[in-house]
Amino acid sequence: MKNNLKVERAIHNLTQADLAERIGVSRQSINAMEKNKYVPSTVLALKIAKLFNKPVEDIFFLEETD
Amino acid sequence: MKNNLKVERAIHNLTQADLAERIGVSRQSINAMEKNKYVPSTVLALKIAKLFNKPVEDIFFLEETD
DNA sequence: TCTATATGTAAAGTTTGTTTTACATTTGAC
DNA sequence: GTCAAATGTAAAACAAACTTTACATATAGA
Repeated sequence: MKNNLKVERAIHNLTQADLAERIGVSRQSINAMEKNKYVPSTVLALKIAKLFNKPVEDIFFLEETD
Repeated sequence: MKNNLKVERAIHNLTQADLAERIGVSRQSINAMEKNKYVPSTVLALKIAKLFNKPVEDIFFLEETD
């Protein structure tokens, strides 16, 4: 799975730490997500999508290998 | 987080085992999801949403406590 | 150049997702 | 009422999410 987090953060002018705080996870978790080090839970995806006012599918994308 | 899985399965006439097979998890995982025993990964949410042709937000819902 | 802020990364630890096996209970068709 | 299919559940084991601490690198502004 890939994601758009970096772009969305840029649009909303948020640092990784800002975003982490907003959705209640550690900054390292946001960093790892952006670097595709792991797949977040659906709760996190929903929270992030809500914060950015976009559907989950506009931020997280399935890949062939998923 | 809550979800609509049971309803969506009914609409599409799928058993828990059917759904599990379609998205590549165990039947127990589907059962546990439906009973809100755990929060699935975003990859699973995306696969389920894709299968049912609906946005993730139409199937999985944040709650106050999330 | 010095400093502050943002990002990358790593290791260890805790919690939670997910599988496997196995069995009990429910439900519907016959 | 029987039988098969579907669902509920549980325990053990493993994999992955997520946290904390800590440090290194990059970047931009004074």
